[in-house]
Amino acid sequence: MFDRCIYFNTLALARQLERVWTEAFKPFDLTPPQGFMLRAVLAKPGLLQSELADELKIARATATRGLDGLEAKGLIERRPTKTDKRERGIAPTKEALALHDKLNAASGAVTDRLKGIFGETVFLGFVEQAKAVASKLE
Amino acid sequence: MFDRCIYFNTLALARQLERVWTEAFKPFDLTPPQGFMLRAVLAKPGLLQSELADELKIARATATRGLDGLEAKGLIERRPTKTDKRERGIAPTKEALALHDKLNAASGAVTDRLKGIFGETVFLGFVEQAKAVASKLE
DNA sequence: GTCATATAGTTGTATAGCTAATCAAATGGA
DNA sequence: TCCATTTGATTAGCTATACAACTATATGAC
Repeated sequence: MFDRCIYFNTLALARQLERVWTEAFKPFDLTPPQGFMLRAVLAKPGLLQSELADELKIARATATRGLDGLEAKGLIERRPTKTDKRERGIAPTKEALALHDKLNAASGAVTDRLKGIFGETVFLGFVEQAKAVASKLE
Repeated sequence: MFDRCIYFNTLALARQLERVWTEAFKPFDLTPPQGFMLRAVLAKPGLLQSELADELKIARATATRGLDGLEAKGLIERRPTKTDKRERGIAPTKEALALHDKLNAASGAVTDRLKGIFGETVFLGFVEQAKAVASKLE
């Protein structure tokens, strides 16, 4: 019905893809947003919460909630910075560091699988277009 | 950071597009999911809830919640069908019918604006690709 | 005709996202 | 120095989404 609607179709696709990632992160007991947040923390330890929110393209308040969840699972720590008492840098715990390689491997496997399903050219082209379209909306 | 991730970029784009539609539906006091659900009801009055869920590509439980909201606003009615006492057909109220043209006009205006921003060729190509990719995941 | 199974819809419970409001700390102008 | 403004993070309150469990009804095998 909304066959020509970019919002409807983009959102529906995102929900389908979320299901794939839900499976992939299930062994780690992480939802996709949690998994991506943790991957970001592992890739760039020490980021401020606001910087993390920017990386993940979510609102700061959403980052607060997500980090609460990861903190409750013992996967991240908030550390006050030395220069500004309002800021908190985010560091992975050693439990999180122990997951790093497996999490990367599982993520790579999903991407490879999706590339296989869609074809690598289509996959890469689509991602580029999504970014190009998004950048025109800013 | 997740520059090559189809899920991350698709979801981020969907959230950006949602902001555009949020503005467009604000005059009707509808969120984007509510607006799209109402448009579906107006376009195909009498659909069963399960059929509506399929059209919108959401779970049945989500359709229940969304319809609760539209019903509370006096925009739709659930009507028992004659043949099966479990089923409910969804009909727009006359308040909703009164919005039909304006809602369509506002929706068309958003799509035209986005086509202008992205370029019509890119817009249509992207939507087609999103559908093609989604169909390979089913 | 009866009972097991399937189906339509709802409810319970959880996560994720947003905006607006708030709190606390930093900054800067006078 | 002091107060107004800005900024990082949190909290409050809301919507949307999903899955699983449930209720009520329908269907079909016998």
